[in-house]
Amino acid sequence: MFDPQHDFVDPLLDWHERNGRHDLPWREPDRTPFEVLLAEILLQRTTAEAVAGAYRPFAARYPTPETVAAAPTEEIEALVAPLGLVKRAAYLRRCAQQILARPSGDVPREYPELVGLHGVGEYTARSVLIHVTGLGIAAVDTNVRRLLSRFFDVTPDRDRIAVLADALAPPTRSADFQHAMLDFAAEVCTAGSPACSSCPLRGPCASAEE
DNA sequence: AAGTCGGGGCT
DNA sequence: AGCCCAGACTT
Repeated sequence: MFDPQHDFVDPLLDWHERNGRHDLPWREPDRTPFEVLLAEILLQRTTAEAVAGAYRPFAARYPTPETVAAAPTEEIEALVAPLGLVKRAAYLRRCAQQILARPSGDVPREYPELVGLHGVGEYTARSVLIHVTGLGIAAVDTNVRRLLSRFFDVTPDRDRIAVLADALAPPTRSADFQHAMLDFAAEVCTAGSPACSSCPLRGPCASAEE
């Protein structure tokens, strides 16, 4: 009998412990909520590998919303430019200003306030909650959508995948699970030619092959 | 609902 | 040449 927990979540977490990208700088445990948010915005439609090479200087120059709001937009643009989607520089600046306008002056800890920030959509808001508050939910990006729709052999409908992902997310290990899905999708269950022959998972997708 | 942003890597 | 990438905003 197929069991999502036993056949998907557990082996995926196990794979991640040994093969995950544990060296990504924004995954370091002592990152501030703003540093987490900064990373999430830089990662939008941008490979983790590309962001890995630009994140440390970025976080060093802009460690707080105050430093971003005080910087000229052109200066931020110059740092974002190598990653593409330069509009994110303006998004980031407006986002920092919004954060400073809050009573706390800090990154919101609730979903409605997070999605209200410029440049922060559903995925980014959820990811911030996962990493900052440890909330037991999932964030669906192109990787997660591809992985789950394939493994469970269901249509890649956004809302449906989101419900499935939330149901799978371990309440106390949502960050590990999120990283596991992202890393596994990027390295094994890839978009182009997935490494099914060396895949450690066995699920509905296996019987769906050929 | 469709269009736009985007450089870099991979096929 | 074309596809893809921790999406979100604008029209």
